[in-house]
Amino acid sequence: MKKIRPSTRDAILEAAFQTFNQRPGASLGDVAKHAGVGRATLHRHFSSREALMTALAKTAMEELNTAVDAAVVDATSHSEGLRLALTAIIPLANRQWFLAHELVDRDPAIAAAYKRDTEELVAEIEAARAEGTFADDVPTKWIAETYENLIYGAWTMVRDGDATASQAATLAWRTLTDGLMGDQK
Amino acid sequence: MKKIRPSTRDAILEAAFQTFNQRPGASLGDVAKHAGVGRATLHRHFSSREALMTALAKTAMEELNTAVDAAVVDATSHSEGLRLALTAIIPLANRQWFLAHELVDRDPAIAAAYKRDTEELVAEIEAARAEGTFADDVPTKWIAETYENLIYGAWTMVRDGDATASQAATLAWRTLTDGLMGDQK
DNA sequence: CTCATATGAGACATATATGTCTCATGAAAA
DNA sequence: TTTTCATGAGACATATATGTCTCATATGAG
Repeated sequence: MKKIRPSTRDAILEAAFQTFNQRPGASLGDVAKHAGVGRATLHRHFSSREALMTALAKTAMEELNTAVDAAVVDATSHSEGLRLALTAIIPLANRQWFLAHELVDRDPAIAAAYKRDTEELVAEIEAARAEGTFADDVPTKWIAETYENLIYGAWTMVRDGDATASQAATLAWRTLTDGLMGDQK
Repeated sequence: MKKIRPSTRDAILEAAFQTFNQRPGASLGDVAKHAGVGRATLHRHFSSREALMTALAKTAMEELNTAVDAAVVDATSHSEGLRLALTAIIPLANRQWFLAHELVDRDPAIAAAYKRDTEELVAEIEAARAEGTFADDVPTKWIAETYENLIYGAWTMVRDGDATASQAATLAWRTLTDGLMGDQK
């Protein structure tokens, strides 16, 4: 087995994440250029644009699950689990978000994995609700929606240099549970 | 002045909103088909894809400003103004969001108008903060980010039939101010 | 009715993206 | 050293999108 550049595939994936995040319609030539490889090499690793997209989705979800599992292992409650997961997800949000928009529908396997992840989030929210973390009259769907959107907002803050990942995570969790009201503390 | 179909332009714009929202990279042929017009007719109204995009951005911002102005006119405080504006924006969120992602940067006029709107939101938040609506230690940038992301979440709920626009607006405002915690009411 | 014009259909050239292929190169393995 | 193979460069054919153009049609204005 010979591999002059074992990282070629990873370099392409990394460049693809960055490129498609800025411009979802970017050409494979752009991706190859950003990766510092020839366009033909990209096709040697990913036979088609479709294949590259699928690999990106797979990679993003694996990274996400790994990070969340590692972060949640020490949680002492479902509520704390949600808080720790949120913190762990923020640095990966850029990788996760662009696939959620329209990439998921293509590959059935990806769609199934995504659905499974969403159901896990919903289950976790239900469990946290039982701990008193969320009001009874708020739909779980809304909590999940807010959870995900706050992550995106937190990642935006970090990306723009307006907060550290830790600060953004604290703000997001505080917003989710207590809101941002001032006087009626 | 003669106009057999005065609504042709509007039909194209409407179809473009829907089509590009589902698939930002959709072709002009797709847009024309959804609008029920010939591809040539689309070019008669919008000389290029760029021109169409600019028109979409202009239309979306005009609609937004009109709706917000109408909603806010009766507000008795800056805080209530933010709440009413949020409610008014939700039904238009689909028109507003896809342009914020990468459309704005192209046309300087659009970019300037968008920047002006953002600055208005920030100023409004600052004013509402003075009324005690937001805690002093929360960055205005985060409040603005959360405000916008909650609107998107609310619109998603409405789109998927999980809530009415009114219900979603109530949830969003409640989340922004009080959060979703259950026990510590 | 007659005329002007917005429209649909479609041909056309051009540009860009895609995927395949070949060939030379250079680095690692033998 | 020689051999092997991933790579970069680039040619190539194909597909799709874009923008322009022509022509026939139909509708509203006069």
